Amino acid sequence: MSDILKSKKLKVTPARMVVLEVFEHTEKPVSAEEVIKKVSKFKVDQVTVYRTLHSFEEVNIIRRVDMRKGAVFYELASLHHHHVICTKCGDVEDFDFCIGDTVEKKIVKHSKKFSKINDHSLELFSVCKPCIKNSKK
Amino acid sequence: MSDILKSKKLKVTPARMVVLEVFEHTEKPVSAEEVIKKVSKFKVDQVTVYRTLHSFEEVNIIRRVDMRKGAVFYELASLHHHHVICTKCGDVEDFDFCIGDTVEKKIVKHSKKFSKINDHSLELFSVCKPCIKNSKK
DNA sequence: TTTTTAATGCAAGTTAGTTGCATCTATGTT
DNA sequence: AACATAGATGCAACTAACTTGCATTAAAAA
Repeated sequence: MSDILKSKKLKVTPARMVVLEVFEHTEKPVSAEEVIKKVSKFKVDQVTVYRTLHSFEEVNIIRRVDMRKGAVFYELASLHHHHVICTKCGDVEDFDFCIGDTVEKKIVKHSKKFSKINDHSLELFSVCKPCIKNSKK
Repeated sequence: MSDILKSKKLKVTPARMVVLEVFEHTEKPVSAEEVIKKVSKFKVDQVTVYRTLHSFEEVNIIRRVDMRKGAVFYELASLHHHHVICTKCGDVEDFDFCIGDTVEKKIVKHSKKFSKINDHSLELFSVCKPCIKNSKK
């Protein structure tokens, strides 16, 4: 459990462990606010949460997901999938294929400025069936 | 020029026209802050810019681009391409193919919650060659 | 066990974006 | 063309999300 932190040369601290746990027990991408709420019972300050999220992002434990909300959302970087996001209610559906490899090869071949790709994000946006129903009422 | 606004049933106002112009004369995705700066000589208030960006987004004149910065960036929705973004300096390279159609078909076929896709965003992240050089010094 | 290096908490500050409200203007109607 | 009206704008105040500085504490290296 703490191995991932050690392998990234991050000190293993209680705060980091509980933040990690949040990600390992959540399906959907989570915002800083949600993490703060969930770890508050362990007396972890919100500033620490923000800093933890930054360092996790930096070493590629988590990645950002643009949910088109005010805040930044994150998920485990080890998940190789993409999302369809409902722009009305924010509901998320994962789908289990990743276009990464194909696209990255194609890019690198043609790019002048970049010789490799580190990460990517693909989000699809729509309105889910329940929300369409509601708006028709 | 104002046709796009009319076709979206938005009133044609000076503020909206100059914001539109900003997008039509810019290569890279722009933040609200940049738009505010560029239209300030026309005495357009920043609140108006934020509201204009929202309504343009809503009617699909522009789309968000997640640059992994603090702020939201936008580009014309009519552009069908994707970006590679340097996470050090923020430099952007476009590439002129769009995975949209293929992926959307695949998704819609398998999805339980969504019956169509409205929009998507694909960004690739890396560090550009100049930044790699600099960091080695 | 000591020393070093990095993480944490608290308070205060900043940035990006939002809301309420009075006024004004673009556009449809007579 | 004049009028009505829905919607757009500007200003000031406000909020949300995140950041910084600094003194204290804890993890890991020596």
